[in-house]
Amino acid sequence: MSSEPGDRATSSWPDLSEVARDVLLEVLIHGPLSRAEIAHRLRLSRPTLTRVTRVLVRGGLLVEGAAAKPRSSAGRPAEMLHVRGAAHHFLGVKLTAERLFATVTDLTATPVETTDEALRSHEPDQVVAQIAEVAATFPGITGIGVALGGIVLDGLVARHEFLHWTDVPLKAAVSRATGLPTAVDNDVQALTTAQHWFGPGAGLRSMAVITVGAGVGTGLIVNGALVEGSHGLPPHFSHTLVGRDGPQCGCGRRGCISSFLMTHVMLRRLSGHPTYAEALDRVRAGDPQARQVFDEAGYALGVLIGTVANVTDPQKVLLTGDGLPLYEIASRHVHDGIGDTYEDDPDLLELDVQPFDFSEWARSGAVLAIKATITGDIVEGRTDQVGTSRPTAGRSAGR
Amino acid sequence: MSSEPGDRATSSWPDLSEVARDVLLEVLIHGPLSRAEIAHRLRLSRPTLTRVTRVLVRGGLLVEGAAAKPRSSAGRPAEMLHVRGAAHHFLGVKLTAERLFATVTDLTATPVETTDEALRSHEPDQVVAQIAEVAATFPGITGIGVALGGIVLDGLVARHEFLHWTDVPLKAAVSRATGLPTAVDNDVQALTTAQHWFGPGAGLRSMAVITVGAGVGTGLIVNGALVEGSHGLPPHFSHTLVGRDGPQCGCGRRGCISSFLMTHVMLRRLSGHPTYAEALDRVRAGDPQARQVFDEAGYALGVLIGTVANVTDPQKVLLTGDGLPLYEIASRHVHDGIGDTYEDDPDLLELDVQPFDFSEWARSGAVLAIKATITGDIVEGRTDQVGTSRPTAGRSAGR
DNA sequence: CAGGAATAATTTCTGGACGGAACTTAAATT
DNA sequence: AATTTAAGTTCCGTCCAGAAATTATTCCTG
Repeated sequence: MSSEPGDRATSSWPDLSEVARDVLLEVLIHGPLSRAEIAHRLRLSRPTLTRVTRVLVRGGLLVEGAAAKPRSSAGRPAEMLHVRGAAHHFLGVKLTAERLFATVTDLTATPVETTDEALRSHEPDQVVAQIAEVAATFPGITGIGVALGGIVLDGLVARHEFLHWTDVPLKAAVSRATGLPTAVDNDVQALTTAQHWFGPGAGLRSMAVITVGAGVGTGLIVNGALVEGSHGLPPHFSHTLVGRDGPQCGCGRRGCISSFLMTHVMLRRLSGHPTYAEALDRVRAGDPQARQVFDEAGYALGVLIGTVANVTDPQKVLLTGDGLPLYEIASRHVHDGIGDTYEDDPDLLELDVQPFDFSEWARSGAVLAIKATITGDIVEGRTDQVGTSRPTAGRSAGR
Repeated sequence: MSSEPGDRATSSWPDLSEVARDVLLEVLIHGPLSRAEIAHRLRLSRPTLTRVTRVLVRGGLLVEGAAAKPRSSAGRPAEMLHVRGAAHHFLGVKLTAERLFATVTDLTATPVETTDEALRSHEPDQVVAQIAEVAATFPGITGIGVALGGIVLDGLVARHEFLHWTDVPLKAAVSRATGLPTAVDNDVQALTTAQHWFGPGAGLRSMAVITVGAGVGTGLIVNGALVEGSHGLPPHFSHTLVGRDGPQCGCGRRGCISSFLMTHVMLRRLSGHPTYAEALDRVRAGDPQARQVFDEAGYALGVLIGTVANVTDPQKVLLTGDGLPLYEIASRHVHDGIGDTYEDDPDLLELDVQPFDFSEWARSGAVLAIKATITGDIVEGRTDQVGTSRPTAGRSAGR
């Protein structure tokens, strides 16, 4: 009885009750918690908590560990419950037009291994086969999550510009090819989910995530859940006008946010053909031309942040992405842009700038798999029961 | 047993279980339904349905009635359950700077009586007293809802520009003065809720409501719930730029959406000092100056619609308000604005133009009271359990 | 027109999950 | 040793799902 066979990672996810999933999620997101605290947060009775945590501890998903801080008072100290990350591992995949990035994380979304390789083909079947090959090199995986820059609705890639895909049922295909539960979503949506579950936005009721990279992306959390377009379209603000004359944009107008912020437009405005890193160096060296391009981009970013904050009044705006050096270089202009756009007390706007590594994208893919596994969305390709769609009870809609 | 004393309206709301509230809500929003259909939609067992509907029918909230369409097939016909609107009545109040509008509705939000009177004072205590006086003329009311154009957070009016209020605990005050459960919210938020519960957006998972009046307002429904700012700020898009040179706006810039759309700015641009109705007549008579002002306003409205749709990709955009003649007169320009702004397939955008009467505002106040009563938010001034704030399970988070 | 067939609704039973109360055990501080 | 706080346990009542039988009401068919 005391020597259980569950010490090593099992690759099959246990059958958890609704409550058990809630408890696991709570510990996953809000860090080590005592049973009493979980019971209080989830409004569960002590007997239920005891019963549920017993299942989770026996199943190896939770372990008792030391408290971070000894909770100053007298009395018996609480037994803090931690998620045993090693219990399960997930594969996250990020697809770009040229490469396939893969990251294996444990259950706590902590990266364990990262690789990347050239994409051999853009053909959906070939890409699926390549994902399956990568997955085969990581035995013992519990689930797969794929993040890509396209329009995704229920695992169907409705449109992907760079891969030239239309209506590719990627989720079903990857799941079939690997035999593993699979989740697929837009990369910015995945990143937003990752920040909301495991990042500095953990557990917030509302948040906006803005990524700056080759382009800009926006993700929104409202009422504790990701905003998913009814047609799979993620939120896009990128052609909102900045209010200053600016470069020509792909949408046909001048002065869109994205025209100021897209890397290739910024670089095109500089003499020579500098790389992004070279352009940054020029700014640091005091080149006035580069300075102006980056200042304007910073201002446009500020306008974007202010606009997003006007729309959802989030608890926090999270700024991240591999274009973050822009913020470091032009933060004054970013804040000018926010000041000219955000219509309320600037003290209400909490801007959180979060360092970013490109491997975050693949990690976000893994988070998709973790989320789908814990919430049980992943069991099969079922999408039938999506819309009961009664209005819920506003701010008290918790459960 | 068969002659029950509950035939006349009782003013006290019965103590309903969670499930009973869900069932009532379902019938309220999706119209007459059979028990089997409710059970299917709410994923309840037949025994539970029988038990719950018995309570609701005995309590007078539901009645059995005829089906709208006989559901062609063979077999015993379903007993359609209707909400017995007459069971309860609610008072909705809309406050403007000068007047107090009041509408009494039944439980189905159908207006029963409407009055309005001048506001005697702007002093919070005086306004509360006046509301209480109005309420006293409608005995047998179950709850009160107040809608006003200010920033409202949990019944506290944080800011109201026209009444010059700051941090007025209106909900508690009205509740104390009348002895009745009270709900208070921003007027546009209230209107959005009303359209989502009883209007053409009934039960949608996502929707945007745009009101055109003296100004413009926006309300959003995402994941089946109203988007409420974390600091009580409703969504505002009104100073987004239209991309054409335009009139000076109060925010200091030119060409904001609101500068094109605010009635007083539109009228200021016309020679003489026409009223809104006169200006409309001029447009209809072919006056080119008036024509241009309205065309530009229409275009700005289109930009607003497109921008909102870009942000949340809603199932439906609902356009309403007492400035709706603008749409009738300049609909081509509205659609031009949408076309220039909305970035996706225009077929995805369902625009629903809904006629509007000023009494809608007060009716929306009544809907606030209905909503709060049914969801149980109204019992006392409790606001403690607002934020359990775990991330919920995305699109499957229903229940 | 009588007798299926079909569909709706109720009832009864069983079993599981949960909450609340009250008690016990455990582990720390004072 | 007393106090304090955390956690487990037991008992009981409630709510609900699922299964199966029953009753109710219609249409259809011969």
